[in-house]
Amino acid sequence: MGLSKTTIFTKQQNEIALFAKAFGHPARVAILQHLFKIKTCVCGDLVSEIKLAQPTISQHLKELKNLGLIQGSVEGTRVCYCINPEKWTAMQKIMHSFLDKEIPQPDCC
Amino acid sequence: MGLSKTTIFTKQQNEIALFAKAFGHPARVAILQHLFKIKTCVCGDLVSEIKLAQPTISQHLKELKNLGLIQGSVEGTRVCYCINPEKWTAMQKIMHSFLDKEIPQPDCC
DNA sequence: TTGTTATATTGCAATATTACGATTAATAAT
DNA sequence: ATTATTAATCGTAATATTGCAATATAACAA
Repeated sequence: MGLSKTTIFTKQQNEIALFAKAFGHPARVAILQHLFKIKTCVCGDLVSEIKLAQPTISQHLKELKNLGLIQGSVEGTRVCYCINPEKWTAMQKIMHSFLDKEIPQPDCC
Repeated sequence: MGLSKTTIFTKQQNEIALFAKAFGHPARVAILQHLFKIKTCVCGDLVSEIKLAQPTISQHLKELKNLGLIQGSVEGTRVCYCINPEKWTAMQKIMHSFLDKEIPQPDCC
């Protein structure tokens, strides 16, 4: 299939999965880490920073932008990308609610 | 392609991506949430809890097990699954290091 | 205008993922 | 022994993802 049956899951479960999926590729992790490191928003820098072709980087950026985790603003021929602080904070809250639970001590395995 | 170029990324970036990928499907999120909720480890319960076919659940369980996030132990005809506390804690640390950074205030976008 | 630079889009090939029916393996129950 | 129960595996169809060459677009430069 290749198609996830999203309708049978809760909104929260789908939301977690969507964010996680965005982080599920090292290129997107690298892009985000670079945006965190360089306060000044960058763009073409990412292409030289990460050894992937320009269309590939552009594609990953698009995904992150569609999710809302990053923003881009045109500056002449360049496009300046940066983290969207509000969305990132919202995402953190959701991911923490999933990751930070009291871990039950297994009584079988 | 469909094949990620893992070699051009750091070990940490690949590690983050691997864990995130595991959470990138609502069924696996649901499985983990259920294991957190039900202290007592379950298995066939997951099949009735989540409306996916048994082989599909089994496949998702295998992925989580391969990553080490869950463990399974045979109990007669049943298999009892549970969270692997050590691995879960290690994963938390890694994901937090990625998610919980000081968010730079954008000066362009 | 013509060329240059920076990014996005398109189209496509290779591979991965999701889902499930059919089957298998292993134990339990009769 | 035979049958039922449970879970894993195999095989396969449908779809998604990754990566890039080629091309398009858009703004600036000469």
